[in-house]
Amino acid sequence: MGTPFLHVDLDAFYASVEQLLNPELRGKPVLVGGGVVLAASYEARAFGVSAPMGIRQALARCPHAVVVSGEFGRYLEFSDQVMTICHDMTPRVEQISVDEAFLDVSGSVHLLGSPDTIGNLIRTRVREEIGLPISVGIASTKFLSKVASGQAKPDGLLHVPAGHEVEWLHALPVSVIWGVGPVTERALREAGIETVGDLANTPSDLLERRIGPGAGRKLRALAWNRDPRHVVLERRAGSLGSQSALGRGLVAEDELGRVLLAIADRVSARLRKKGRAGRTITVRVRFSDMTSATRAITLPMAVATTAAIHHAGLALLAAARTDPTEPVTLVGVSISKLEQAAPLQLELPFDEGDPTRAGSPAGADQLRIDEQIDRARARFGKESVGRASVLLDPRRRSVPDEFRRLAEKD
DNA sequence: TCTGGGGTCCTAGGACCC
DNA sequence: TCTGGGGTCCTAGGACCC
Repeated sequence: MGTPFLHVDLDAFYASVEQLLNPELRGKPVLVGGGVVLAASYEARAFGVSAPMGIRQALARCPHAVVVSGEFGRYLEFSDQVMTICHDMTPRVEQISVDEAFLDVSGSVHLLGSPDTIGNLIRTRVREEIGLPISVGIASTKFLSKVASGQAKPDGLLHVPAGHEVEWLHALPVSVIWGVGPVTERALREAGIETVGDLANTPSDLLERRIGPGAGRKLRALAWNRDPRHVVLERRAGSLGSQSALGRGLVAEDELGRVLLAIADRVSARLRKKGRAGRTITVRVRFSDMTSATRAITLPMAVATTAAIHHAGLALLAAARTDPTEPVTLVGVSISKLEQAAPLQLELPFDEGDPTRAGSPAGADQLRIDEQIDRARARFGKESVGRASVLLDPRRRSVPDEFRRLAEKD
């Protein structure tokens, strides 16, 4: 097998952009975020700071860090510029977040040179034309290229030589594997499994007893570098949601209802913008002790209006709160089983009194109201039209709305 | 004054059908 | 009276990723 996969990953992306835009920040520990650290520069990481850490804890570890709230619109611009450079190398680019992408360069080597040449070209161009550090991993599978870019950081390139993949991988800790988080890592350590090599050589029955048959088989395959995945050029989102943290928490039903309405409004606007509608509505609530509960309902027909999502959400919210005196510290709404929304579909699923039930013309009215609001917001700005009761207290928002736009990016 | 906001995937049990 | 096996859909929870 050759080495067609590159994984490119911008280093400490938001913090690096801040240092690029503001030379005074270069060489200094920089934290981007508000209540929590969204990104920490490598100078800050040297003090044990990492995302997502509470900003107070981060400042306790690194008191001289500079905290900036972030210019999220700019991050998207830089991200697009980097992706444009990637597309100059091959059309086969799979962007997986604002700051990283997989490239399949198997069709480009005859034009541009070896994968190493292409990787170095990307690094040089991103450095010289944009001014940002980026790391590149090169390997025979997607999985391994991502591990390699992680090992190359910061600001490096690492090519895992063909034929030596397994040997190289087996020396690394299990935590490098995509899918091994804190819980799995602890479970593995308790079984004496610390390196990928340990994992690869653990009998499958023992492994599957520890972490379950599905995860066991998956990790075993990756530990032997068996990763069948290809670069996926376009993928459709399977769900779409929004959530809001509520500080120390809310108890009053009417206050929670207003928060829910604001979230339903945001979700439905994004759905309509994408021309999609969904059948399953899920509400998640989190309590002060960080436990959470979810309740879901699947409707007979896809919906996309604020009223429908809000209506179903209220019932789900009530069902999720088994103890109504327990403060709710987060409310989230997600919609899944998404379908392409023919205009007619959006209008059908409503019923007077119950906008989630199929039937009557009330839904068409709701849709027209939503679309007028969409148009007014497009023309006069997001804050121009609110449902008066829904606006969240800005003091309670721990992350700027701009960050939502960044996270929403497809 | 602990812990954001956007997602994906997996598991497990129950309902229901053939 | 007791009772199969496979498939699909739904719900709830949880781990994980950026």
